Amino acid sequence: MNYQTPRGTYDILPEEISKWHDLETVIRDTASRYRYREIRTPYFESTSVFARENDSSDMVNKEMYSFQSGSDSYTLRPEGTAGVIRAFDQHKLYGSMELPARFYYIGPMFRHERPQKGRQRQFTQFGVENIGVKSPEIDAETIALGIDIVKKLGISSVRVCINTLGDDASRAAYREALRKHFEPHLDELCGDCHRRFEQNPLRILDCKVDHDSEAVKTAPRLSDYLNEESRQYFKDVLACLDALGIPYEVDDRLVRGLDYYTHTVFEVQSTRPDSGAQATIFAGGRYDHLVDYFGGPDLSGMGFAIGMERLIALAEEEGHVFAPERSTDVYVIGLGSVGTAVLKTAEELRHAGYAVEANLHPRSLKAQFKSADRTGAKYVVIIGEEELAAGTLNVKNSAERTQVTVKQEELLHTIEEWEKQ
RNA sequence: GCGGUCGUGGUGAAGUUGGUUAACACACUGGAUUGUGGCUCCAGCAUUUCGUGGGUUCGAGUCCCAUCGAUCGCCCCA
Repeated sequence: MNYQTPRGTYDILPEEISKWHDLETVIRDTASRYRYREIRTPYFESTSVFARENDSSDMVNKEMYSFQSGSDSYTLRPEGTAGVIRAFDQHKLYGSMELPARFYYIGPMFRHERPQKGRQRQFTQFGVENIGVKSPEIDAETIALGIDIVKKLGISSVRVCINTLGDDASRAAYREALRKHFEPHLDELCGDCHRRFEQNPLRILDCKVDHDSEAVKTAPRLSDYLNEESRQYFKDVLACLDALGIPYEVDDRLVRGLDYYTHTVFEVQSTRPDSGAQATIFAGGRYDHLVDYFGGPDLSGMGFAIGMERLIALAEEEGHVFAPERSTDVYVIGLGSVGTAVLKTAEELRHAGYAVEANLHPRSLKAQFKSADRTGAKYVVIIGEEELAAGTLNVKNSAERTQVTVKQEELLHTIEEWEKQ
């Protein structure tokens, strides 16, 4: 029997975990400076939390890990926003939190897709959601937060694509226009687009299969159906980005994968040629009706999600060096019959704050020193039978290769002195 | 979900038109050197074994089929 991780999943081994710790620190620090607070929601929810009516996205329609438990259907979360909004409403946080309520999350998401570089079935997202205030300034600030993190990781080859979907009235008018336009061309479109035609005709526009078809090319433009209010809102968002010095490209084909978006939508992509087919680093937008959908008041929200695996891969491709994990300060060696002296000495040093490894089984001196080498310990404490009897021990500075014999009670002091140099 | 490429020890890998003992290097373990490591030298280290399961053959790591996984492109998306 051959045991291995399921397709599209992977282990993060100790060798690589320091990257994740470092990245999480950068993320938490940045989120905190924007005054976002962490929220942790379950990894699975009732299927109905994700499978909302009229959602045409592949993610919801064919990529969810759902399972039955008794008569209930649950789904491993494919994205973070729905759970956050559900929690916001469930705990009536609109009554107790200052608005906009700002949340962030870090954790695994699950989608049943064909794995590829930058696309796995269990992957990690960092996301933010702010709820309760709708303004161009907030939209711009949200994008700025994501850009901040990307910049801190030394990722410079990025493109910000942005668009507006307008408000309900604009979208309703546009949707009608699209239906009218595509109806006579239905047989020219792909199967997915037939579903989109029913559920959300806007998504036909960014369909890759039908991208070059005449029907798509001649489709009416959303910008022609935006009412004055939506148009002005978008202009203001762009002005805010200009003020923050964030370059962007307006892409009126950008409609995003989830159907709950309204007004601002954006996508930040890597422009590196080696980033593969999965170039999107983070993406999100504004949603006017999600809070209300889950039973809360009529509040608008805005957020985005970053794919952390992609972030790490890109940072490394651009030469970013993540902070290494803590190394060993002291290695304790025992020679001959020294009883529990090694064990006890190591504990004392740890309680004093040092990272200590100790040789806890009998082996040759050479093997012990080799082991000490491999850990990269700055100091080696050698406890020998004779010294132990005399109440002393040896301390060696690995780099200097100098060794002194000190009284047991002076060990800490000696190492502290060396540390100061 | 569709198409292409790939899969040999702990690691990087060699392996000729199928032919007998699966190179080489690194790492690791032991010894030279049983109380002082990083250099050097010596030895060991895949053995019903070449992702897994079948098949062809006198003979398969090499050929065929299936399957699992990785990877690239499509689709989708973070």
